[in-house]
Amino acid sequence: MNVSENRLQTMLDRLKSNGYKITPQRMAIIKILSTSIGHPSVEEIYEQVKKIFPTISLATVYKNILVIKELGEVLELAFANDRSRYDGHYPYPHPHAICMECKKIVDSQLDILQDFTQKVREETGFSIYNHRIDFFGLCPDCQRSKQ
Amino acid sequence: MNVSENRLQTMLDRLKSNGYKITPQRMAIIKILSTSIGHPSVEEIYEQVKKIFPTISLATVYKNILVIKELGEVLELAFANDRSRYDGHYPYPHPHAICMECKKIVDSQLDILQDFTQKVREETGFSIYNHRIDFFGLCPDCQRSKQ
DNA sequence: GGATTAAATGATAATTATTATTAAATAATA
DNA sequence: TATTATTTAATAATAATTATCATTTAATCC
Repeated sequence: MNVSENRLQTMLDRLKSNGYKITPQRMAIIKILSTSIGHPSVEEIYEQVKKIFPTISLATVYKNILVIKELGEVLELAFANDRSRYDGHYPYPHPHAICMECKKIVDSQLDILQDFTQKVREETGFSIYNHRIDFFGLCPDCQRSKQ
Repeated sequence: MNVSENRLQTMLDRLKSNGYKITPQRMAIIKILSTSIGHPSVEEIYEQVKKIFPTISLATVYKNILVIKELGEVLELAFANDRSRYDGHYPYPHPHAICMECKKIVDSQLDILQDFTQKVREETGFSIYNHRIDFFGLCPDCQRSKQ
């Protein structure tokens, strides 16, 4: 079982054990969430599911993602002037590189956060439960096309 | 001249040299922005300015903040389910500690970002121009009141 | 100081992403 | 297979922000 299949199974288990029904629409949505590494938006997920269920409603996609988010199985990345993007492949806080041109979002594997979090704790007196680290710039493709 | 006065003067200069007029409403808004360390929202700034100019419109506050943001003199912190908050006191990217309970936002002075940014550059191939680092948790006050 | 003019204000309409509502359909269970 | 609570689809509502536009005003020039 590869990583995505594992994620799908985890989502399924989590939904079932919390009393949620597995509808075909819901199944299609979590399949997309578990396999996508591109951080799709609700709209993009909606367009994909529509290929299989042409009558699906956008609200259905929104509600499913809300449920899955509440179960902690998808990470939401919200933005000022853009729609939210979702990571169901690795739904735990981690740094992202975000292209200001094409809106591509790429994961970073860097982890110097333990130290950093501890320092913020000491500096501010906050207890820290979560974080969000984004780097904004131009992806390699958009750097090239700007030359 | 203290830090806030300095910030006010910088904002004024920047506005004038870009051909913007200094209206009393605009002056009141940049005074608030330059002195606030609490990261006020548009609504909060609007309420404050209304004490001096009772007929000011919310749209005027929005438009002024947009102008000042475009000049790089205020930092916008946008959120998923909350209104944006603004930092005109130190409008350059820096880490924040954000209380999930009372929405207080506290600056962090930590700077291990040079290293980190360089590593993200190498890892992703992105050119990085900007970043956003938020830590979410409970401030000391809200920790106490939860006991 | 007063006339000129481009920009700003205030009031309100429009927009956009997201959430709420509700009647009809359906997955899970007995 | 019948029952029932959940889900779906369609659409209305919401909330933050932006756009529009007639009126007012700050800055500039004489």
